[in-house]
Amino acid sequence: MRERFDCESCAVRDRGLCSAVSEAAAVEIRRIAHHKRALSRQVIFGGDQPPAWLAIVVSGVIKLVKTQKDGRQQIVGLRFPGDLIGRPYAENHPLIAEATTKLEFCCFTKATFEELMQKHPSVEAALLKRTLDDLDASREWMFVLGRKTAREKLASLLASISLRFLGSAPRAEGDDAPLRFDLPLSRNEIADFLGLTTETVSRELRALRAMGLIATRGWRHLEVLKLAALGALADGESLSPV
Amino acid sequence: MRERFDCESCAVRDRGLCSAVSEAAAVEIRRIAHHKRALSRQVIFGGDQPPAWLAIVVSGVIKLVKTQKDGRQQIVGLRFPGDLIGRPYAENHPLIAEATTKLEFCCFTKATFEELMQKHPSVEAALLKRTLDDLDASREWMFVLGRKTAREKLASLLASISLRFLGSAPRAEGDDAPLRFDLPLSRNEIADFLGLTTETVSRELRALRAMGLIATRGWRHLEVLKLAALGALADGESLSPV
DNA sequence: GTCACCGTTTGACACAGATCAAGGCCGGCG
DNA sequence: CGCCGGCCTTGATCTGTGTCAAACGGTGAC
Repeated sequence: MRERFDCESCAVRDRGLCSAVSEAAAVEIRRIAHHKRALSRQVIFGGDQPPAWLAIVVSGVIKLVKTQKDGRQQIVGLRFPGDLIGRPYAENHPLIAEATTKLEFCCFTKATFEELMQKHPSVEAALLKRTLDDLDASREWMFVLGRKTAREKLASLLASISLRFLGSAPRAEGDDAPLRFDLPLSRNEIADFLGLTTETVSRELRALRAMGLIATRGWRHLEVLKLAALGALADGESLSPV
Repeated sequence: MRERFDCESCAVRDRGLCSAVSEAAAVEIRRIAHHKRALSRQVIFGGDQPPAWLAIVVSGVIKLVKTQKDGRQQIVGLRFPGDLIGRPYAENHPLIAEATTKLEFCCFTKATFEELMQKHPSVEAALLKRTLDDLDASREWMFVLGRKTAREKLASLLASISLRFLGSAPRAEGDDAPLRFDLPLSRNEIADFLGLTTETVSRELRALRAMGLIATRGWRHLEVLKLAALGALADGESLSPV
């Protein structure tokens, strides 16, 4: 019920691409889009075959994964509802996009989209701004991966996901209203995002629980009890203040 | 002598922004640009004051650094000649750009550049492509930081810098012509790029020397003896083949 | 409702890389 | 040309996180 599954929802959503472009362009995007569904773990864009299309997430979450021959993996980004996936202006690049939850999305061929960009400059401008934001986020994450401890990494991820859910939820009034949601990632995927192992993720999760910052119910359901403190921990401030 | 210090050189250089835009736009870029010089270690863009201008590197190298209050640092990118620095379409973001060598660059105000983009779509298109490439590079580096060992990290960096220098140098015929250049980074900066410490960088550098992949003369001069093998090591292939 | 599977948790141990501490070398300055 | 200072190298030790292994428990199938 949370979304009607048609591309209207792309246009309505705050962060949706359609909301940032001219009305004429938005109409055309809706016209060329195809609606699709996928299950968790389904690969949306494969590695080496050229992904000749782009898509906008309608509901669910996608992970962008880099893989090495020996099996090492690193998640380099998550795509939430409203986000664009796929790489305009380039043949394949070695990135796999895989659903981590049930997924709804609408897609269109790359060629169609590139034409669209030429016709409607607002689309290109919106894509540029969005790409610059992605780049900022990616650099932020380089700091996390290179310079933070396991505990700080986990706090960073949870805080970041919390903010994302806050943005699209009935706004809590204070800081302290516990925030509840389902993690879009398994322990193993969290580890692949943070450059850790499953075991370490599990241990640090326990530590955060012991500190009273979070609570868990089942495997995927999370309750963030002290978002501000979680953010402070993520930024390397060892929690001493009352 | 390698460059005449005026903005002609921006236009001539392969990777320069000017080479990717229309002639009319290139002329205008040259018109609005101011030439500047800076010494090594000089900060080009500060952290929190809004950097109201952009620049193109003419010669030298700039590091982009993220810093945390407690002093931890992470280099999130290097800018070589032809590259753009600064962040269009956003107020300040917490990134410091600092020269790591003697530097020549030409700069213009952000406002001027944004006007220019509106007048000349080819500029915006070029910037978009370049930003998408930056994003790819940044994600590549997330894998390096999250999933590679110290030795692989160092091999990745050296190989990557080597390729950059190869691109702008008289092309060597085979793979085996030793490639010589000055490292644009100190040991400490290399560590800040790779998420390591100075000591570890030093030790792994010694290991690569012992393996016969590189040689060093003085502190900054580097000789890459086996670029292919260095790349293989960076990709996690343990060197066994003859 | 019960069972079985697979993701998760927990524990014991190992190791890559950090930390602490000297000492050495390059490169710039007088 | 020789001295000085700061960057770099090397060594010894410590520790956070990975590795290996076993037990647990939620979830879905029957």
